[in-house]
Amino acid sequence: MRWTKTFIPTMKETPEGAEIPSHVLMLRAGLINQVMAGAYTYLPLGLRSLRKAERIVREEMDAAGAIELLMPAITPLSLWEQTGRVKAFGDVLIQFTVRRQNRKIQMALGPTHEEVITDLVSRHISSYRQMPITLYQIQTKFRNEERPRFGVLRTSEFLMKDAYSFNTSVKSLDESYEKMYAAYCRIFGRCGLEYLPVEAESGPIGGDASHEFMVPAENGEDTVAHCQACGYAANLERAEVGCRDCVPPNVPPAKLAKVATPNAGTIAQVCALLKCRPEEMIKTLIYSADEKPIAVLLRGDREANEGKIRRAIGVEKLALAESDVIQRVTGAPVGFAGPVGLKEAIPVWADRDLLIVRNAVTGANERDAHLTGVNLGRDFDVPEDRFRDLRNAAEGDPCPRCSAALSLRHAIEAGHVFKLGTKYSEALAARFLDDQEQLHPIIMGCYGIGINRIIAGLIETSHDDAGIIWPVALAPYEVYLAPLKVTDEPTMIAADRLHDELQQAGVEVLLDDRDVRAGVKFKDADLIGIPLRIVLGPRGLAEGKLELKWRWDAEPEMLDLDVAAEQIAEMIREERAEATRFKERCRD
RNA sequence: CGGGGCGUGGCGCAGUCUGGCUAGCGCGCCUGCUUUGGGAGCAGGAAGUCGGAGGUUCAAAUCCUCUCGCCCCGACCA
Repeated sequence: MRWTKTFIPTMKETPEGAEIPSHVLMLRAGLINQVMAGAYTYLPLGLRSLRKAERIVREEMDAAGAIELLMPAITPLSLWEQTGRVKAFGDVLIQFTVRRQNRKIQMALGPTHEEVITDLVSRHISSYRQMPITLYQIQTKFRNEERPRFGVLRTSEFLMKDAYSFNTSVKSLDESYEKMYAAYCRIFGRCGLEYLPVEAESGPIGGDASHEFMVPAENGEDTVAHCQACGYAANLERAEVGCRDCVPPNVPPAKLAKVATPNAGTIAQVCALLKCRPEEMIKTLIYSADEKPIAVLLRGDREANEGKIRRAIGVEKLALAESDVIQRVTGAPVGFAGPVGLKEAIPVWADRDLLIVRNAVTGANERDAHLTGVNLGRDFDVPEDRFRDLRNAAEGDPCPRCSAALSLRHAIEAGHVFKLGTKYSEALAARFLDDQEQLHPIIMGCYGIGINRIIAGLIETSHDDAGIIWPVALAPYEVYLAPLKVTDEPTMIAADRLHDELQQAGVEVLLDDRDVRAGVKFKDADLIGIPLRIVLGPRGLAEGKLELKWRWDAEPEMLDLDVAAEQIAEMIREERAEATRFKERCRD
């Protein structure tokens, strides 16, 4: 391809509003153009990379035995009503009504396709002999995100590979899941991404029923806890906190006292007023658990983990209580709750950390007052079986597997594998007959990859000040070929010939035939980040040589022009297969 | 949904507080000449409903009201 024949609008300056590297570079390199918040046009260069990621995903899905199909993006709303997900998705589900003759038809744009595919399977699969089977598609999904952001990382419309497995037993589901898990490792590996499979919020099957594939990146929206020592990795939503010594500190108990804390309703305000530290406080959260109030005690510097609380007490719905409930339960406005002297006898749960807090500061269940010198066992009590791990893991917490220190890092969720169980098959009557003529709901798994996030994740983790650094596998073109003087006939003859030879050898080459100064070409080449740069300039041409430089190398090497096409093609083939040079780039 | 920031030729910005002549600057674009290995120089040129509506005023990019769009932070952590 010739630069002047395609459409690559690069930009020297960063458009206002773009902040994170992937967004800035995708805009500047002419990969995307914003149409509105959360919706982008993929320009020719961006589309080529997107298609490459898509192709890798498709190849690995096919290799894993998954079968491709394509479902519609528009779906009947009734399907979502049957599974209760109209309510579950809320405003995220894009719904609309269209008029057809004199009927009104309610539709929704698919944010994911469990309903559509389960409905399909319920009509055509009815015997154990037809399973296991994994079906997938690569298709645009629509989600009306509360807040689209970070360029292409969170958008209202995105390209997703979604696969669904249908199995007759949990054991068979496990096998399908393992195949997808392994395929995901190959996909992210081939894309040159550093990735981390982490345990995620699990579904109804429990155990290790869900993994997210995370790309560690500063600007990721998720946080993962990772143990370098044993490899344990989990989403913060899920990460367990290992047990540490629960030996209370050997300090004499202080006298219980009430102190005035006017208008100090937050941990920070109380600490400032009483000159204490957050870890000396006990935070008392009043939750509404399936409509009944409960109290949850945490050390002042800890964050509650609602998933853990929900599981510990075994409820479906959990939300912080409304202020009138708090007023009733504690007898005080929000901000002054404490475990001592609650007005109603409600269940009290506590994070394990509470066992080592002595002489704590807590709310007094009274407006503008706190208690000091509060001690477990003397001033309040929590039944032993209500001490649980109820908080988010923090940097340095013990690993639940090996007790080494956990580290926390941000990451981009690029893929998710999930054991669904029978939620959708039961709701949509997708049943099969086993060899004993017994009817069972089909056991399902689902497996998603955000294709756009592969691209954004790669750029987020592979760029420098000058621009993107693509691996060959995802690069819009594999070779960038720059004749420095396009008005010089011998130069252009050589450039055209090399271009044609490379193309014939199956190499994707971009010939920069613009009549611009060398500096402009070099800057743009670095910006769009094509892995291999070939320069045909007066320096080398006189000696029958050209210049070759990998995007991540500092210095070029010279190559004989007459054997160049063959050697370049060979290098590109090596990089496609192993990405060895790309993966070693970090050593520099 | 709460908070903050920003809307001025294609892109990046100044001008707004303190109203005043024909709305400027850099990049890009077009023409010509020179130049030619890391975003060239000179000369000439095209291109702007100052996000939109209403209002105040002799006079509005600038002041007031409403509204739309974009970006960032937070979303009940007592």
